[in-house]
Amino acid sequence: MPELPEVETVRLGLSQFLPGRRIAHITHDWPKSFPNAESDVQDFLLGARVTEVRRRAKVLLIDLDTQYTLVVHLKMTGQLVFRGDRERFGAGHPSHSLVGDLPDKSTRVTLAFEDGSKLFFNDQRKFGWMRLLPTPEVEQLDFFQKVGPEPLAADFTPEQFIKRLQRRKKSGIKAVLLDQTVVAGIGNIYADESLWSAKIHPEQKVQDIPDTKLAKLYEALRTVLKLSIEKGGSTDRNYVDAAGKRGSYLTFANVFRREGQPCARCGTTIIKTKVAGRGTHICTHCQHF
DNA sequence: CACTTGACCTGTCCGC
DNA sequence: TGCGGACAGGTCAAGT
Repeated sequence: MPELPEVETVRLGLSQFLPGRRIAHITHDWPKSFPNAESDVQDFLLGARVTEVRRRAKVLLIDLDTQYTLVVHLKMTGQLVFRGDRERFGAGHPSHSLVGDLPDKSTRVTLAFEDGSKLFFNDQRKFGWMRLLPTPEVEQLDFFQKVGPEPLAADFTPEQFIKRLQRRKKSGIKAVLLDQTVVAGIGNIYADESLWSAKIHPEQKVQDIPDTKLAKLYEALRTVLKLSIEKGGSTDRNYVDAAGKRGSYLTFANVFRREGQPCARCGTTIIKTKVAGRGTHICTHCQHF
């Protein structure tokens, strides 16, 4: 569920909280959530200071002054929540937080900083992970070698977008949008939202969609992603930002989780079906072949 | 090559 | 109220 806007929102929060803090201690209780050698933890994590927090696709990169990076993928239910110490942030947790006292039963990793503040990696379904790697090796990861361009990059053009979509011209458009090697960061929510906006049926083959419509999809996708970042992302089930706050994009969603409701454009009832193995929301009147 | 299915997990919800 | 099963949907691996 964390897609590009959610991960970007977490990044923005962490980039306010973390840089400059020195890691003093770490606890973790689920091996797959923290697949690192103990010697690397000792040598390159403990005592390290956070320098920067970056994002690529749906992956967070927490850079350390040891030239190592904590690579984090939230997958479906991951959360990274920062909590300050009592002096700095008051007793308990902020009242706007969706999550309660931490750690809780979904906490997989706890990073404690020298000043008493903490970063909690919560992950109910245990699909996510937090991996320590030498910073130069991050871009060598198979995933980063294959992942497509950032859709919000200033130099990402409609022509590039269309050209990359055409690499899978015989596939249904939604499956192609979800393919991280075509364009980075799109997941189920923003695939459905942008296709509705561009009036394209999710099962339509790329080769059958005119360029003018694909150009509309490019605009729709960028607009939707930017709006969602503005709104702090989408909280469907348990996504929260680095302060534990939910995102409000779904208030503005046109089809996602709106089955049974009227389409904002034509009034036709939104339906939910399955496309490319995923729950898919469409207006059958606006989005046809 | 491209598509589908299964695996990884847990919590929630629905029908009986 | 209890219980089995479907479902949530990011990514990789295996199968067709």
